Amino acid sequence: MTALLLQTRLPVSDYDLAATLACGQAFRWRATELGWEGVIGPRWVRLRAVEGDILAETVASPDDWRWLVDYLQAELNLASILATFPDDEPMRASVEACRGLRLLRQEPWECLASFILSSTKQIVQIQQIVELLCTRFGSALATPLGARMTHAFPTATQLATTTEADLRACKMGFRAPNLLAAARAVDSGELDLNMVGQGTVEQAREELMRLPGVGPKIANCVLLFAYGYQQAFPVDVWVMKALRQLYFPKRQPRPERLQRFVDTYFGPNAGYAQQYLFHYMRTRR
DNA sequence: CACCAGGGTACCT
DNA sequence: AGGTACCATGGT
Repeated sequence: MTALLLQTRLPVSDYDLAATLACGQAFRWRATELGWEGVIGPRWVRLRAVEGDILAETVASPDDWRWLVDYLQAELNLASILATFPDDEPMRASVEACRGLRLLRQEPWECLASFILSSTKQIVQIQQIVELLCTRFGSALATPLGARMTHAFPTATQLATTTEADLRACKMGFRAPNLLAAARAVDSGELDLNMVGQGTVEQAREELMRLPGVGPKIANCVLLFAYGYQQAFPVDVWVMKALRQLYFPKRQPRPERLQRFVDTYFGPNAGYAQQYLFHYMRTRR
């Protein structure tokens, strides 16, 4: 299905699209000759940097671009966030290596489902699994000719009516029953994702962790990337490596000691600092 | 080809 | 409480 393209230009400062879209917080962005192509909610989107601003193309429908500004966090004052990071050598190196990296504000269901699929998977593989899931179960989108991303992320309701075997066919292995359980919980109303963002970060985390296959790490990713709880600090293998190597090179602190450290040391935007450490560790050398 | 990947859980001392 | 095997798949 082809459609007319609509353009807008978002004024931004200090925004690195590549770092932001490919740093492992979202999984549906691909670099093409014409820019970064992806899907936000029910819309196909293409983005590219033009004179420091962001030029966005989508198919005609909205005359309001609020959904895009929110997703990209285009109006966020990044410098005021970075100013709250601890003034130490690892964070200085991370900020230097991650110029213009932003945290996105993603749709909760897509974020939750994607990170349920992420456990012990490389980012490239997560992208492949998510794309299989979208083409098989997501609704077809209005797209320009030659688009790579042609389907929306499947809704919880769409996935709730699949089977574990259907999902395993998308190469997600042992994660299939966990995704199915999450889809059913959201579809049935047993888990209300709109309510999760209302309470404290602890309440929200507890609610998400009631799902099978959702532990502290995945819950924190959703809290940070979808709900914007800046205190949420996901610790994966890379961040663990960063913490041990850069902050505790001598001895190995116990998990509880480490948890207390990340919850106090990195300040009010600890989650943001975490993403900078993550990207720094993954891109150096 | 081993080794590892944006983990979580059940089961064992 | 703290270790450990296992889960499925494929990139490096």
